[in-house]
Amino acid sequence: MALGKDYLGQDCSLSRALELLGERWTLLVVQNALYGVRRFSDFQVRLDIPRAVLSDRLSRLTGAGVLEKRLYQPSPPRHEYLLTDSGVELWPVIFSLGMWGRRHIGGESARLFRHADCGAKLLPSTDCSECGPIAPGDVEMYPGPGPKRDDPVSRAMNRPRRLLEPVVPEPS
Amino acid sequence: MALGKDYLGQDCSLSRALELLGERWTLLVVQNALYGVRRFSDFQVRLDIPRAVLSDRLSRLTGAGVLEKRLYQPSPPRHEYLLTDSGVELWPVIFSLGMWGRRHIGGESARLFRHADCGAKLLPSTDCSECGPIAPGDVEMYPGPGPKRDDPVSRAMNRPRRLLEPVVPEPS
DNA sequence: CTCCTAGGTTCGTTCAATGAACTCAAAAGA
DNA sequence: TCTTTTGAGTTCATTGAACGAACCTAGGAG
Repeated sequence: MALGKDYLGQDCSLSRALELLGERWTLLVVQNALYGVRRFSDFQVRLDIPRAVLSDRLSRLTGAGVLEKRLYQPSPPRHEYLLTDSGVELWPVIFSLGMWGRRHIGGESARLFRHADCGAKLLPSTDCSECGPIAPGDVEMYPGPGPKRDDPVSRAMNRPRRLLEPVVPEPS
Repeated sequence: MALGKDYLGQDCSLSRALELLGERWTLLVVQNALYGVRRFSDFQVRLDIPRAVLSDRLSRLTGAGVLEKRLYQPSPPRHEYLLTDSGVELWPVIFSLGMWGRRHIGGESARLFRHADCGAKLLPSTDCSECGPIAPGDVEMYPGPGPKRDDPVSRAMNRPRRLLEPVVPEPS
């Protein structure tokens, strides 16, 4: 399948996540699920999405364990799609992308978010497990155990380095 | 443009962000830019992406102010693509999606991340500006000033409510 | 007996992704 | 001087996914 949804040859978990979530409509389906939408026809009404595409996305997400399809009424048989724990963990993705759109593309938001306990506003962030929130410039990348691409650019990237530090490939 | 990259009729900033970032390859281009890749041919080598698509993605990202195209050498004229501040702010998106892929899709990571100052590991999170990191279940959504869709499901969603709370549309 | 609803599937049309080939300008090599 | 290489693209025919309108099915409801 040369054309389409796979990113064969990519060596990062982002590309693997995008093979599932990077298709058109998929993240909006997950977003609506986080917002409480559960039924086929409710997704369809909210999203104005072709039924065939919605059907495909729901079954792919179900197959990947992001959603769970459950019978909520035996007769007539009716189903709902619930987020699994793995699906709920997509919240930081949905939230950070939405916040970025609000800050950098503009338009007014139809929905805002706050901490239910105290009412204060929310921010997407990357936290150090010891020090709390940190900036991208304080992130260091280093090689993990996984397979790596073997080209000059990737080799130059496989030394421990700060985020944003320019890659300087050695001429082969 | 009925087919393609627009999500016309969607009312959230996520859909606006996805019109730019949701196309195939776009987030992987941003990822590589965060990792330090700057030149057309270096992106091409890393990504195995058709040149025409890479050209399109780079100019769309440049047009949207995520990247900046800069001459770094006058003769022969050579350009590089640098992330703007707005582009750097996509780091939480890239990181949270990558972490999700690592946790839930699996495979070994080619690259890992740590806090440069202390070496501890990083976590994607949603922080309350007052209380620190919070769980999705503690997020409350409430209507903002932006335009809203007018269908039974969207109307039911426009009351203040917790994330994940089931939407129960009133029969029209 | 007919209509309606939830939850899909089928199918012809359209448009974006693909990859191979081509372009162009400057520099380096022979 | 002629040829090749390199960076950075553009052009073009092919393919497969998204679109949307129509169709299907099973179980109530009127």
